[in-house]
Amino acid sequence: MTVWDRPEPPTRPVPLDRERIVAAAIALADEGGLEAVSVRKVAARLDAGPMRLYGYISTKEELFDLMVDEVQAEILPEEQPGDGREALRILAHRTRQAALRHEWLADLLGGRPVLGPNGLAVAEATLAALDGLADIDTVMRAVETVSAYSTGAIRREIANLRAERATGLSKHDWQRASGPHLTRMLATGRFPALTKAVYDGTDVDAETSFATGLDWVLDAVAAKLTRPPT
Amino acid sequence: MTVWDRPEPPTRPVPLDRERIVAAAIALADEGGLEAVSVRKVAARLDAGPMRLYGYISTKEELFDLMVDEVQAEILPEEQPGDGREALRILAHRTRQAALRHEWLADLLGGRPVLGPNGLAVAEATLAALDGLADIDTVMRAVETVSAYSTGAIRREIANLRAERATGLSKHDWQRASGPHLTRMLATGRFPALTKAVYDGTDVDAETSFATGLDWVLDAVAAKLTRPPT
DNA sequence: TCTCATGCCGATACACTGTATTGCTCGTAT
DNA sequence: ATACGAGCAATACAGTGTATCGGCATGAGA
Repeated sequence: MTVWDRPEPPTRPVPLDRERIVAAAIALADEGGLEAVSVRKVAARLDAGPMRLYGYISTKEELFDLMVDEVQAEILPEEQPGDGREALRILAHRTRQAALRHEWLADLLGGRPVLGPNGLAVAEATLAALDGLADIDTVMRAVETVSAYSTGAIRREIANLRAERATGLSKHDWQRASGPHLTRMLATGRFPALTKAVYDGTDVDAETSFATGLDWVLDAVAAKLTRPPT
Repeated sequence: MTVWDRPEPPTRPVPLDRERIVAAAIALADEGGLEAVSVRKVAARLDAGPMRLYGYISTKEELFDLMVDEVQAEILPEEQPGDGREALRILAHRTRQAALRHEWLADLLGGRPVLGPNGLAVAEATLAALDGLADIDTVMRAVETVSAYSTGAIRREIANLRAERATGLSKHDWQRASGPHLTRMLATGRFPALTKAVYDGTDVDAETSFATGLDWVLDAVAAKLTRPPT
């Protein structure tokens, strides 16, 4: 029995851990959106059987949780500026940028409570930014408000972006010219304010829209915070 | 060939229209969440074959769009108050209430651009509320900001509500007592601000949380609007 | 009134999903 | 050397969205 007769030993299963699994899932989602993430495809990308993943997660939703938490790590800035308001601003913008890199994040944002280490770290950073500027309850309300705005604004931006991509037109062109449904509805005269907005409104790019709204919210928050210190 | 021998004529297919389909889908979603809505189940509830629905919609996503638009009808108030700010407040609160009646709405809110008649009507109402109080662009930014906040806040509220329901505990009790993961994380000392928030923060009910954040945002918006009229 | 055409409906089919179960195989400990 | 135990692959199942197709019932035209 020479070596040549004997078959190679069966390849040991490639080692796995959550990090690798999550990385594969994120890669799939980045390429084809959340719906491209299936247990089978993730496993295949790791040369593993589908059921193997269930040793590391117990449900697909948990995989999504891990993906979100992983991306939260991209949000944390290296160092926090002393100014609380600026810190919040940066965190919001970094969240938006993360969502632009990983559009599927928009589908998950705000969908489930964050409990992963990076999610908690982000929460900590936001709270810490405002810590001491007011009593705890006010600070919490402020943080909730700002992050609610961010979530909503990011979701809408990504939604519009997808719609534009699907039609191949910018929202601007589409609304005005070849969006047959919308033009028809507007032509009914039942939506005068909306019509004015569509035709007379100058369209600003998504980033400045996000930024100005955010600044307004931050203004409001700042106004409420400057009252009673801790 | 007596009557008794002859079978009854085949029952004519029950008449269908989008309204009925959407109603059935909403009923299913109200009972079992969005994931309980499947083409087969909707069809079954209407005594129709699954494929029949594809005469009225061409994809399941479109069904979701129709569902969202249907619920938007619940949002429109009977009459708008003259005060623009109050109008926005009411619209936001009504959106929240709709989401509490139809929790699945939280999953869809902000996920796709609204183009249905009711969605457009809501957009019209929000824009109209602020019409004339500032130049169009400022008004648009204001509307976007407020609705971004609403979307985000509603999403988070529903997410928390589900989490509480899943554990059978209130968020408060859970965080403090038996949320083993969170308590462990907080005990590491890596999240001081978060710890303080969890333990020293008084928990307010979701409605007031939503309301105060909304009022802040409205304050901010009002401040920006009072500048230059149309 | 008979015939033909047409549009719509149901059945079937396909590829794919998340996950429960089962039995085997291999490394480790006795 | 043997027993054990963990973890993996294979199989299986119930369900999903949707394309395709064959037939039937209904309407129009003669």
